[in-house]
Amino acid sequence: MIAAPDRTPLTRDFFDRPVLDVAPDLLGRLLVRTTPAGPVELRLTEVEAYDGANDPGSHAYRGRTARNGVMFGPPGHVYVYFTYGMWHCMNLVCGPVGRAGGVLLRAGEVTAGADGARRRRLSARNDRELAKGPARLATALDVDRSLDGTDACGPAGSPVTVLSGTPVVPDQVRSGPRTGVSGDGGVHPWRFWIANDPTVSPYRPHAPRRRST
DNA sequence: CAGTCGATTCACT
DNA sequence: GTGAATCGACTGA
Repeated sequence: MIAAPDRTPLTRDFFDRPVLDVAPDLLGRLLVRTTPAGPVELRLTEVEAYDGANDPGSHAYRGRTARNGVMFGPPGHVYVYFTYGMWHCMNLVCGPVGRAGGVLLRAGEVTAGADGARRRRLSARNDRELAKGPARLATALDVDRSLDGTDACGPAGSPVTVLSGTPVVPDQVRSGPRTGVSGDGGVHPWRFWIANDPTVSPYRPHAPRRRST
């Protein structure tokens, strides 16, 4: 007999902590994305921490810009960025105003609303691939820049909410270098995932783009 | 204002 | 394993 996951929303206080504390604590939590077409629910299995101005790997490293402004705001909000000309990635803002911490949501297991996710993720060969990777996760959840700045601590039925779920015991948390992060930002073991979970994305070191001409 | 490249994914070989 | 796709943000002149 397995206890049902706790569906209590996480409070803003949960996110108002150092990002390195919040990130592993998000594993096993439930992300609920309510789209116009209906809700999709995900159990978070892989995340990465980005620690604002201290962190060369973070978008906030060189200060506040139009793109990353939300990360400098209050915790518990959604930061969405657009990259490689075609993908979106989703973060949850952590730490106090001005600290610019963020947790990149890298992978999860779709636990409800899989039909909608499958429609948006036609290249997925099975359900484990629906949200295996940050841009895949955002696609499965129908997340784009229009959600940037959304409060994830709002009432049920809000565009994005995070529920308590079933936190992972420390025993089952693994950590390692962040995926695809260039330069000095790649040295920190700030990627966290659930041991042996089949929805976790493969590790890939940063690969500089080859020169065209 | 032009050049560079990205917290990636997909199709192919 | 390799290369293409695709565009906006950021950089430095």
